[in-house]
Amino acid sequence: MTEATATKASRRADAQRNYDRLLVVAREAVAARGADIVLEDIARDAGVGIGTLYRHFPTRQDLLEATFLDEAVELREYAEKLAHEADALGALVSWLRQQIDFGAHGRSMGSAVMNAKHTEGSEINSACVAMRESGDVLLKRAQAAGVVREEVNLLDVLRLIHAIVIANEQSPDPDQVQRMLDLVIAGMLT
Amino acid sequence: MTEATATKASRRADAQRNYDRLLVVAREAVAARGADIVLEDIARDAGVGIGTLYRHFPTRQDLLEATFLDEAVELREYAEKLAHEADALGALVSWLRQQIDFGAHGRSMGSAVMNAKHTEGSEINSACVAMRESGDVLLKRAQAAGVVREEVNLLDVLRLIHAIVIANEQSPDPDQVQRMLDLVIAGMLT
DNA sequence: ACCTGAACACCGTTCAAGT
DNA sequence: ACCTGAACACCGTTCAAGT
Repeated sequence: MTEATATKASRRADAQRNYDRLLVVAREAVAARGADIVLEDIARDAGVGIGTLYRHFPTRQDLLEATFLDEAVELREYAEKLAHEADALGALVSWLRQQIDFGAHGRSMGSAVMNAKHTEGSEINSACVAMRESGDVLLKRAQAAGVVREEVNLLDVLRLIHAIVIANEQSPDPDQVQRMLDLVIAGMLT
Repeated sequence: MTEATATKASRRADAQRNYDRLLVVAREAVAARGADIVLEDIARDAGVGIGTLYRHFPTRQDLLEATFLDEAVELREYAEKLAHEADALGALVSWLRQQIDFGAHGRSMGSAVMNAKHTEGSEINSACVAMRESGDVLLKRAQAAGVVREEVNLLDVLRLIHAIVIANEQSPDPDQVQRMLDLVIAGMLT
């Protein structure tokens, strides 16, 4: 799988290398210990000064969003693959399940994504929009098949899914997470 | 309404007064600005040293849980009142709605309660257990009336409700919150 | 038994100086 | 144009001294 990293033609080569290093380190840190990463540690492990981190990611949110970029891309690809499955409801459920698994793995990604004030036109913003669009296809198919209620809205469902992720960050009980997901899915059905 | 404050016969009068003051200030602060309260500010506004705050509330979590005590008591009373209503489902829905309203008002109370490792026998623990018990009556009634599925579990529902609260702390959109709640309720129905 | 607040530690953020 | 890291600020937490 190719890593999705922001690339600007205008960026100097060393700047791009620092950007990439920061992102790699941040991804590992977030996956291991959650969103409460220590920015100084990230900079040190990436071999750059703390000021460089701030130059590339002015806010913690910016760094977290960038960290999520890969997963947003994967989730879009996954949705596109699922769109060809015969079982429309099963496809939608699998996709939502994957959202939770990514969230659980990447810890506070749910929060990062949910609170994202994605800058218009930014790469992370495009990736999220694309992810939602392909997810919406899955929802629409399930609705067309008559198994999901027409009023159900993708943004509401995703937010609920991410809420589950956030709520289960501290002491995750996989069985309870599954039951909570089942409740939400049951709520979508006709 | 009488304020529910932890009271120990063994506690010295001045200690009790400090405890109460800290709680009053903390409640105001949490209601106004959320769970990210600055402990030193709480202590200063309560007119006590920071060490006194730590003596009474060894962890931030302890303080937040104590802050929620009043609401837990109210939620139990409300559930008991609702238990006499004819409309079993309506009663349950009203109670869940109140959980969200309290959470939205008190901000991160959802998180505080959800992650509570309530010490066995503590006042806040008893209050939460009592709240859940009277809430469970509402759920059981709705199930007995045949409108809510038998497999639905109160703890799962409450956790989902609190997840909604947490997820909507930053930029609450009342309409979306309502739709998310509606989804969960729809998921409970037979 | 309880309170105080100085002291320490940790971490986020800025910015002047350097390449 | 970008990087560095010292410097500052803020806040959490402890603990010796006091009542």
